[in-house]
Amino acid sequence: MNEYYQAQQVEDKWQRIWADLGCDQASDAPDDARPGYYCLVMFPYPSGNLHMGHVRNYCLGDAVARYKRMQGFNVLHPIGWDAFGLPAENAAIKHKRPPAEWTYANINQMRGQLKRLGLSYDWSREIATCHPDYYRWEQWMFTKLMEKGLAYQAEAEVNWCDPCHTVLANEQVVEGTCWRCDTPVIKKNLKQWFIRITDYAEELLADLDGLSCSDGGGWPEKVIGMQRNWIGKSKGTEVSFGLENSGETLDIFTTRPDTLMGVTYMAVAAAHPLAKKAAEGNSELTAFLDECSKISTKEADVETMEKKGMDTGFYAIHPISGGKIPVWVANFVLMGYGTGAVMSVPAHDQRDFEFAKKYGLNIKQVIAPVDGDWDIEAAAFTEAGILLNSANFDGLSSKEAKKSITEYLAENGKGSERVQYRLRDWLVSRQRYWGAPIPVIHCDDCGAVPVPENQLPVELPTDLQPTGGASPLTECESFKHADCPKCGKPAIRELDTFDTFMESSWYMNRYTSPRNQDAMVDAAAIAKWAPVDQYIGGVEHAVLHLLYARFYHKLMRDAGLFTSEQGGDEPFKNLLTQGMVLKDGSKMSKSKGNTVDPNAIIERFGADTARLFTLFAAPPEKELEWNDAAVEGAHRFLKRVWRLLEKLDGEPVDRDTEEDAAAVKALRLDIHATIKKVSHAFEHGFAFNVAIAALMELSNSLQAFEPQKEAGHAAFREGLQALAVMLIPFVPHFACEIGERLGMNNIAVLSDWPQVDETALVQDEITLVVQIQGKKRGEITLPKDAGQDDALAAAQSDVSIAKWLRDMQIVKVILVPGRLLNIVVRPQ
RNA sequence: GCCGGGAUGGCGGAACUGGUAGACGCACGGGACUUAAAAUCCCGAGAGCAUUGCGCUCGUGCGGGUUCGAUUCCCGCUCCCGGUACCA
Repeated sequence: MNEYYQAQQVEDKWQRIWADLGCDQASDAPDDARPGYYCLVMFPYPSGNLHMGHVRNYCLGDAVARYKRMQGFNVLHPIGWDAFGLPAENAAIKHKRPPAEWTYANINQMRGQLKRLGLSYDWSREIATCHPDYYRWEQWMFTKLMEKGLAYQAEAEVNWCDPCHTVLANEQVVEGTCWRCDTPVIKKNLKQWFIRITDYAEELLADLDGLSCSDGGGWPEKVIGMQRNWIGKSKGTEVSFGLENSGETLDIFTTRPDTLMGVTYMAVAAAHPLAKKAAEGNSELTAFLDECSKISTKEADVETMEKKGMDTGFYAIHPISGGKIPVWVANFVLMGYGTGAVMSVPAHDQRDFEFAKKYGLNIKQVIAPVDGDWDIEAAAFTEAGILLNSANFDGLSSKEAKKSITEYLAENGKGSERVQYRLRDWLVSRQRYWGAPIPVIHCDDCGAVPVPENQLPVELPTDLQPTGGASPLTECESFKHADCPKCGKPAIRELDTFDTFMESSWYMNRYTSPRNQDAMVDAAAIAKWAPVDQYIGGVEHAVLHLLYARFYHKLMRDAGLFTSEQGGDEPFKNLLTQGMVLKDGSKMSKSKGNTVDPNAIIERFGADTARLFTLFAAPPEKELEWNDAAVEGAHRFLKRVWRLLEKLDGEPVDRDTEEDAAAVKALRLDIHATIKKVSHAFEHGFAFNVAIAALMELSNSLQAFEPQKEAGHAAFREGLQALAVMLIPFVPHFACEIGERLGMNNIAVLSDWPQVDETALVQDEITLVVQIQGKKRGEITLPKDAGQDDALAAAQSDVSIAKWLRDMQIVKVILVPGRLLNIVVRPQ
C-alpha cells in the first residue's frame, strides 16, 4: 500500500538526488557526442522576491530544457542575476546599507526560491553582473568601441528623469515618462556617452527577416514589427534650400519630393539654430520658443495640442523655382528627427494644411488625382497622383516625379536621395552609483582616454552610501583621482556608470564560458552553444533588451570575439514571449494588493502543483488568470495519478476474454496517441496547456481501465510509466517518485523521451461520422479497410440514418477516410 | 492614424492541412461512501423545443460569399487588447 502524496517530502528527496547526480549541468567535454541545445530564460533582477511572472517564465524554460535533455540533447540552461540597478540604490537609501549588501542578500534569498521550484539550472554557471569579473569585460568592450569610434561622448538634448536623477535612453522613455517611475522626462542639454547603434540600423532591420518564421519557431511577428517600427526606416530626399541674404542653407528631409513645387512655407523646430537666431532681440518669438521647450511630451497632451507657429522673418529660396518662401517656427517640428526642419506642402499634407489655414498661408496644388477632381481648399490631397503647376515636371506620376526631381536636385547640388532612421544612438551613461563604471579617464591635456586593458576592471567601490542626490562616486576621492594613461598627469575618472541594459546585452554569450578570465567569451564555447536556441521571457523587453542584445551580439562579432559561423549574426534563434500573470483581471502589483506569493503556494501544495498550474491554465504567450480553485484542481490531478499506483497492488486475475483484449488494445492506442500529442506540443509552439490536458486524458483512461490479467497489467504499467516520463518536464519531482514506485530501471529524469509505437495506433475498426447534407446524423463502425461502398451500405442499413434517406435520391457521396461519410441527397 | 493579436459554454481554454464544435480543467447540479462533514469516487451538463422512448432546431462577435461540408478560406464591418506616432 502506498502512503498518500506528500509533495514537500518528495521534492526535497529528488532535489538532493539530482544535485548529487549533477544531471542539470551542461557538458563541455569534447567527447560528448550529444548535440547541444541552448535554452535561456531572461535572468531576474534580484529584487528579493520571486513573483509569479518569474515562476511562469522559469517553468516554461524548465519544461523545454528537460524535454530536450530527454531527447538526447546536451542542454545549456543557465541562470544568473541582472544585479546592477536603481532599486538597490533606493533600498540602500531607505535601509542605510550599501547596495552591494542588499543585492547579494537578495540573490541568496532568490536562489533559494528558484532551487525550491526544482528548476534544472546549471548552477555552476551562475553569474552576477555586479561582479567585477563580469563587468570588466563590458568595460573592455567599451574601450574597444571607443577605439573604433563606435562609442563617443557628445553634447545632446537628452531625456532627464528628476526622481531617478539620471538621463535615460530613448527606449526608456515610455509615452514621455520614465519607464521606471512614470515621471514625465525633461529635455536637457548634457554631455553624455553614446554607442553608435545607428551604424547598425540597416543590419538590425534586415536581420529581422531571418527571425520571422511562420511555423511557430523564430520570433513572434509582434516583436519583429515593434522593432521594425522602432528602427523606423524611411526613404526620401534631402533637399537643401537657400536662405535669403545668407550663405547658409536650410536642409530638410522629405518622403514626398514629388510635391516640392508645392512648398509654400518652411517650418523649423523651436530648438533649431535658425529659430534661435530669429529670436535674438525678438521678445515675442523668444517667449514662444520658451513655451515650446516646456511642452509636455505626454501622449494625451500631444494629441490635443494645438498646432502653433510664428514667422521668423527669414526667407528660404526654393531650390528649383528660386522663389521666396517664409520660414516659420512650429511646435510640431521635432529637433530630434531628421534635420529639425521641414518643407510644408499644405495642399498635400493634412498637418501642413491645417497649419496653413490657421495662419493664412498659401496653398498650392501640385498633384492631381489620377481620376476625378479634388477641392484643394477643402482638404489636403495626400495620395499619389499626377503632377501639375510643377514646370518641367508636369504630367509625371508621383512615382516618376520623386525620381526625376531628386535627380534634378542632385545634378544641381541641391539635394540627394537619403535614408532616414527613427532610431537614435544608444545613450549609455547614467548619473548613478550602482552600475559598472565607465572606463574612461578625463585628462586636461589628452581629453577622454580609455582605461588600458591592464588596468581593468575599474572596480566600483562597494562600500559607498547613496543619499538620493548625486551619485556618491562624485565625492569619493579615492575613486575619482587617477593618472592619465597617456601622459601620466593627474586626471579625473569618469564618474557616470553604464546603463544596466549594457550588462543584459551580452550575458547570453557569457554563460557559454562564465568563468573565463582571459576573454569576454571563448570562441570555442560560443561555437558550441551560441546562438541561443530558445529564449523565453516577457514581451515588455521587445524593444529595449532585445534590440540592445541583438546589437551587442553584432558588436561582439565585429570585435572579433567570434565569427558569424561560430556565434551567428543573431543571438536568439527562437523567441517565446510569455503573457502576464493576472489576478482579478489585472496585472499583479503590490499597489493593487492582488499579488499571489509563490512561496505560499509552494508551501501549501508543493512546487510541482505550482508548476503544473502555471503551465496548464493558459497557453504560454497568453495572459494567465490566477485562480485558486484551479490550483487545487492541478493538485487533485497529481493525487489522482498517485492513486493509480494502487491499481497495480492486486494479483493479476487470470481471465482471458475478448473484451479484455479489446480493452488492452484501446488503452495502448490511448497511450501512444498521447505520446504523439505531447511530443507535438513540444515541437510546435509549446502549447503545454494542451499537452497537459492530453496527459490528464491518459490518466483518466488508466483510471477507467481494469487490469485483469497479465496482458492488462503490462499495458497498464506501460501507460503509467509513459505518463510518469512525460510528466517530467512539468512536474519533475512527482514524476520521478512515480517512476521509482513503479520500479522503473532508470531515474525518470534520465529516461529517454518515449517513442510512439505506430503499430499501436493502427485500429482494426474505425468509427465514421455519417452526415446527410453536411449535418451529423449518426455513426457507423466499420473494418479499417472498408471502402466507400461498404460505408454507404452500412449507413443505409442504420435505422437512424436510413430515415433521412427515405424518399431521397443520392446525388453525391464524400468519404473522408477514417473520419466521415457525407451523403448529399435531393427529394425524388 | 498605422502595425500586430484577438472575439468559441457560467469561467480558463481545445479543435491536425476545410471534415463529429466545446477536449482538459474550474465552478455548478445529482448520487455513492459517512452518524455527519471533509476527502474520494460515479453520473449530468452549449441554448431552446419536445419528452413515455427515439428526437428536432439553433449555435464559434456581426453581414455576405465559396463549398457536399466553414470556428477554420474570401469580401465587408463591429468591438476588445497590445505596441507606436505631430516621423516630415
